[in-house]
Amino acid sequence: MLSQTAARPAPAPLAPDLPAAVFSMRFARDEEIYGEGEEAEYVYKVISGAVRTCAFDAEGRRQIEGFYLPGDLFGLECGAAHRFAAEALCDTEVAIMPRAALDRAALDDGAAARALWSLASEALRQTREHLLVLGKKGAAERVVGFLLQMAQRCRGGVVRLPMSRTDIADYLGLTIETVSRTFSKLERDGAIALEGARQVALNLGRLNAFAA
Amino acid sequence: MLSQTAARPAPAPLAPDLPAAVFSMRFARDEEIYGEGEEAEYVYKVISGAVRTCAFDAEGRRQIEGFYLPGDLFGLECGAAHRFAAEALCDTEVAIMPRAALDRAALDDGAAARALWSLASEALRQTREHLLVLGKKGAAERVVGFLLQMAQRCRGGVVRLPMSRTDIADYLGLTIETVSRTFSKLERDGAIALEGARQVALNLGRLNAFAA
DNA sequence: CGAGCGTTTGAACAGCGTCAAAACAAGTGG
DNA sequence: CCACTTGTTTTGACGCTGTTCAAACGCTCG
Repeated sequence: MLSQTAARPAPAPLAPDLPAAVFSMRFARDEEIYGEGEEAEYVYKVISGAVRTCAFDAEGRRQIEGFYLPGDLFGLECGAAHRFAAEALCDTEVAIMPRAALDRAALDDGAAARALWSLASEALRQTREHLLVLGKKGAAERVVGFLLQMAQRCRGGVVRLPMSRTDIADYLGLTIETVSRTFSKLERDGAIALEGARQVALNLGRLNAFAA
Repeated sequence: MLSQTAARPAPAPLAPDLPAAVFSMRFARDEEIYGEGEEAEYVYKVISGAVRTCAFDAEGRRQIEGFYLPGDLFGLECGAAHRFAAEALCDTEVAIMPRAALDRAALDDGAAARALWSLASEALRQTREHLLVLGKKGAAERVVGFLLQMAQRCRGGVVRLPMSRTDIADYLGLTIETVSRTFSKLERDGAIALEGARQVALNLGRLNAFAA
């Protein structure tokens, strides 16, 4: 998926101890960065914008694996292929590095290999948090779990949501109607304040009461 | 949690390119191997028996993160503490290696560092599979997803389940009643044959029709 | 201003959770 | 060998929550 957009050099490294990214690219809203099952040729880091990774099951239902915000790394696989597709949530710029360069670095640089371990562990930690949220039975608990995750990453009481209700629903295993209703209910209960559909002010104290 | 059971030397390495395990231990059914939040002092490998890792939320509901069968590694964290507790599903023997030995190996051996990356990536892959199962809306889809996972790991049409219905329910975010009913329904539909509560013969062809 | 998409809200329905009890399995002691 | 106990699994009836189908509302961008 390295097509329409012009590639520019990107000096910054993806992470400490890892080689510098080779170039950067821009993607338009909803544009595919790489596809499900595609060869894992590159590793990516969000410079600006936001990204979702997702997979489709037999019935065509979509599961979103994660959201990636500026500074976040994604697309780092150990296997040969991407298990999830990656798509831009909005106009997005990403730094890109060939996977081969990482493999090479891991081979002759212990620090790089440890950095890759650390990155994989961090991804694991995040996925496990997601798992805990999906394990919850109530819709409110899941939505609150999602909001708290976002708040933690944005470090702020006011959270901008770059994703649609549909994206949130597919992240939480709910329907958009349930997500929307739950937002409304949380607002009625004073746990959040909606400042438009894509921005939420959190009342952390009261929110934790719903965290179940 | 290195208490009652006698420790014996364990020569086999936890994984290729990694130092050999230092000793082994036995745990009785439901015995805790390490606790949630406990310092991640050791890494473990199942020799015989089976293990579950789990966490409890504010309301005391339990989420099972994974099941580990003979040959599986668990408890490998990058951070300082275990995010999930580990408990023996039945009488279980595990090989144990101090985490410090791994850190040391990773520092002065590139192959070891890469092995750790590979292990973390494999854990990530498994957790993501679990995520996909939890994202499913129907109970049948989740139970079938679980059974297919187990079948893959046991490589056989007949699967022995070392875990209780409660464990399965907490793994899938369902109740034991729903799990039990779903088993019964799958059997009525000819997708599985229950040979006692803890052993199932799978009809893979028909099972995939429920995989949704 | 109007068109189109995303979001919110409403009403009816289905599926899962809850509560309760029965069936079953495994172990204990007579 | 049987009676009894304990723990797990299965089954039933009912209520609640989330899904589905449908319509109204509100942005955003031509």
